[in-house]
Amino acid sequence: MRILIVEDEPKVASFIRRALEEESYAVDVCSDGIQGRDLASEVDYDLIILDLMLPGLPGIDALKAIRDAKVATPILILTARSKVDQRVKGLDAGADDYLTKPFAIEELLARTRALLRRASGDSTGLLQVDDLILNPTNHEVTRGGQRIDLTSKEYALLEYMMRNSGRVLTRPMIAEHVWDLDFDTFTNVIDVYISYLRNKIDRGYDRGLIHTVRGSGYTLKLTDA
Amino acid sequence: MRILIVEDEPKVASFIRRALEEESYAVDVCSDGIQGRDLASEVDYDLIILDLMLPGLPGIDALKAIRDAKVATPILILTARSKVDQRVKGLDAGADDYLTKPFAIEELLARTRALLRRASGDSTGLLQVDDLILNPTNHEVTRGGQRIDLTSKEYALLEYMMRNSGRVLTRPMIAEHVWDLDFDTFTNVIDVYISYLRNKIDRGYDRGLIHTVRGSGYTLKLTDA
DNA sequence: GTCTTCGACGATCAGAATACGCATGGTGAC
DNA sequence: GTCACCATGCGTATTCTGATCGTCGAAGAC
Repeated sequence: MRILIVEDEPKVASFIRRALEEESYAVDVCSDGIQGRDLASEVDYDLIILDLMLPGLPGIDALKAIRDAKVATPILILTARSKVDQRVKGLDAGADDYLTKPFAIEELLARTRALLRRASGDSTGLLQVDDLILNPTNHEVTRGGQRIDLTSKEYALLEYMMRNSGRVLTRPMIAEHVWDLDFDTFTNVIDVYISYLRNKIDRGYDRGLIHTVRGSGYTLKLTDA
Repeated sequence: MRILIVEDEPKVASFIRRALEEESYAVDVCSDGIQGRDLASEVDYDLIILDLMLPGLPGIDALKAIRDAKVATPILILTARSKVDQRVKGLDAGADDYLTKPFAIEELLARTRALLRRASGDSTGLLQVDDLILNPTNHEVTRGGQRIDLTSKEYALLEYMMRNSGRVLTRPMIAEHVWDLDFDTFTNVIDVYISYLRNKIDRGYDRGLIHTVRGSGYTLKLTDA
């Protein structure tokens, strides 16, 4: 989740930034409307927090510019308590929400959650090793941008390995996590599925991501130089 | 456009009512939370304005009850300026916006416009995947402009899938959201309803929107190239 | 140190067994 | 009649088995 703050008062900006970063959002700050507008169209933010009282390009114009650029990111505007008119214009210009200064930081966080939840396509939680990417929410797997179709066992195995990439995973560990508890130890299904995965994921790459650790198990990682 | 006001102070209620009626909205007023909750689930409002400081059922509980009743209508809550905590809880409980008393009437109108626009026109409110459009406020579903009639179970399933389009939805997830809690796991109702939906939505299209994810569940999305 | 041998371990394949998803028809409630 | 739900049976993708083949590396010979 990446958030842009457009705010000229350094104190306020860093105050908000810290609060958001504590909630583990990625935060960018810029201090004027022109820069804000440009950043907003270059970077795909999840939320923009925009102070309407800015030097240079007035906030309301920056807001309109962003919306004119077809940026659909939710926008939360900050205004002075007294400027009712400004807020009204802001909402009509396409802001999704506003806060009046001064505000309680807790409130800002709540509004942030609300806006993000509303807009959520939830793309967080991507697993990535080298150019292999796995999206747990839609079970989509790609390598180098190329989609890879996996059966559900193959997928489960790969997800487990990606969540533990770098570690050596023994057969019992894999069995426990990917297969049932009453897993028959005297079978080679795991080897078979590793083989299936290699075919679908590492085939054609001279440096595969799935490595055999003889005598122990398997590991998924970037081949070290 | 029909709006419900839940407000116990007669003066405030009629003040808001008059302002909204001047903007030619249809306005209903009730004075307590229980009645408000019932009305909200009986009538298909476009917006609910809910005072959090009510006698009887506290406003926050009324709010939760309304959301629990699967009412998707945008809700604007009114709170006292000082009660930051209440506002935060309100937003987290599913309110879409709030105003602090006392407020300028002009501001209420602006927020009303913003919420209604959001609910009907663009980002939030209307659910859309490809040319399939679902309007939660009136349960209307169209594909390619063509109206589609759904039974209520079919509708509930589709709405859930559209709200989570792109994600893989497992049978337990679907059961929990669309069926009761005491759902019998050993039946194939879900499969059957998926089949019904496919017949009504994807029939005639060579690229359907409902996809089976073998071994996991189903997902609703645009077929990727 | 290097080469060869040998056994253990891992990879792979094809076919069998299984589980899964889907269509369809039927039942009961309203 | 309509709607929600259930049960059966079928075709097929997926999973698993078992056998064979390949490979790694330790140990001994030189």
